[in-house]
Amino acid sequence: MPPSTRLPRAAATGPGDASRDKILDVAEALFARRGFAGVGLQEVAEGVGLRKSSLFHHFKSKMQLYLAVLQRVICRVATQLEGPLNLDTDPTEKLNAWVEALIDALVEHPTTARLCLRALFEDGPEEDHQAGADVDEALGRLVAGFQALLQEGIDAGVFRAVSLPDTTQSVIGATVYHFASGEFGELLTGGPLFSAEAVARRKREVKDLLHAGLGRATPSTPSEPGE
Amino acid sequence: MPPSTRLPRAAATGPGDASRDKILDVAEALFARRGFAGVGLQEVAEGVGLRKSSLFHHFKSKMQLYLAVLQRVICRVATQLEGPLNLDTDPTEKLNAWVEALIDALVEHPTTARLCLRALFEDGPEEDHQAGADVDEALGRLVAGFQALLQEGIDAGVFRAVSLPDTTQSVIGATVYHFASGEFGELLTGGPLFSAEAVARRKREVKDLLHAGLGRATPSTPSEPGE
DNA sequence: GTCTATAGCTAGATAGAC
DNA sequence: GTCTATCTAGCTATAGAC
Repeated sequence: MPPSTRLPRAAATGPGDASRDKILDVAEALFARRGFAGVGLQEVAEGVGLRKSSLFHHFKSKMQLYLAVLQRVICRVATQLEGPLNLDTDPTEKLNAWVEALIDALVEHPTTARLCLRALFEDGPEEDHQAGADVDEALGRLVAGFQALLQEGIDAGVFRAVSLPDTTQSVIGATVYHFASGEFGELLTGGPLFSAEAVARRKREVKDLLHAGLGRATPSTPSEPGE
Repeated sequence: MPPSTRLPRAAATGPGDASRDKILDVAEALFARRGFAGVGLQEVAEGVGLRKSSLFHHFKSKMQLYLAVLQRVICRVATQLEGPLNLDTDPTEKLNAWVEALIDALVEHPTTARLCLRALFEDGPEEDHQAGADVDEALGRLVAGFQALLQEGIDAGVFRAVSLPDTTQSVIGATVYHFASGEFGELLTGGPLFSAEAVARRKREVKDLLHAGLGRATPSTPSEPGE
């Protein structure tokens, strides 16, 4: 098959289409703020400095634009999280590095967290099976990488034999949700979410949570026999 | 002032308007699934068995319908979480009871978690300052209750001196996010999110996480001096 | 590759009969 | 309190000139 037929042109890496990239930038910001249904192609076009109809020369439909945005975001994160997985250190250090890389990724592009959470909530029309599958696959690799890291620690006897899915959910909640919480989160913490101090605090919080929760000393919920 | 002027008729408790309640039920389900912008009043009307225009006899606008849905949900949860706050036991037991009550509330109406998270993400037009403020206030009381509970435990020397906002965020992530994660969460855990076993597992997970993370034995992130 | 123009539809909201 | 009918405005998407 001809080169770059499967993936639209995601990993092409080249300078690519300048308009295309700008459309993706604008659309990413808007979709993160208001979701798929809440964004009109008119605002996207205005943000880019084009007319509405010109967008259809770069993306066949609004849905394809949305999926392209999602794909770019997920690939960006997945790439940034590959490094820590290949480290040659003990599981604890590796987990630390992975969590920091994840938070760094969420902070570098503040739209990421919201976009990802929103994507989870759209039980999609998913009419585009090609790009939708690509997104799902990249997401799957991301989760698999983290769980392999956990399993490694468990096998090495460094972590408790926690539930992989449950721990994954807790970590997503503590990271992705946090940086997606917007005004509410800022009201709660009494300051910006993405400032250097706030980010450092969150990193420590998550790492503390994980180290306490994964430590070999079993947490032993004080029972509560029957309920 | 005449009775029930401030709150539209939320706490009226009476049989109220049957149509109104049915509209709220249908709208709640739809808004949870697709968000404010993703729902048309036509589908709401169809779900209720009315015509679109009849909805405007019960709610002045789509926005007011949405806010009424939110208000009902938040009040429902806030009410269910009052009990544990007034328990006369030690902080640990109280925290256990609170977490269980929260999860019970999220499970009893499976739309709750998604609705609440979605509400956080809409950085709202908020044109309706009356009902919007009511929602914010109920939410504030809820958070304040939880944080008072935490503070109580810290003052009693049972919990570490954790950051109240950070811990709040982690708990929301571990509970509300989890039960809002839908298909993704089910794919991850390999089963339903709301089954009795799945719920029991999540309760244990969150309680373990909290007891380990709040325990007096300082978790002591293995340093990582400068970064 | 961007434009103007427009098709075809649905959205939220209103008017007024019953 | 529900209906039919209708308004205006917005939407996604297409056609075709330049």
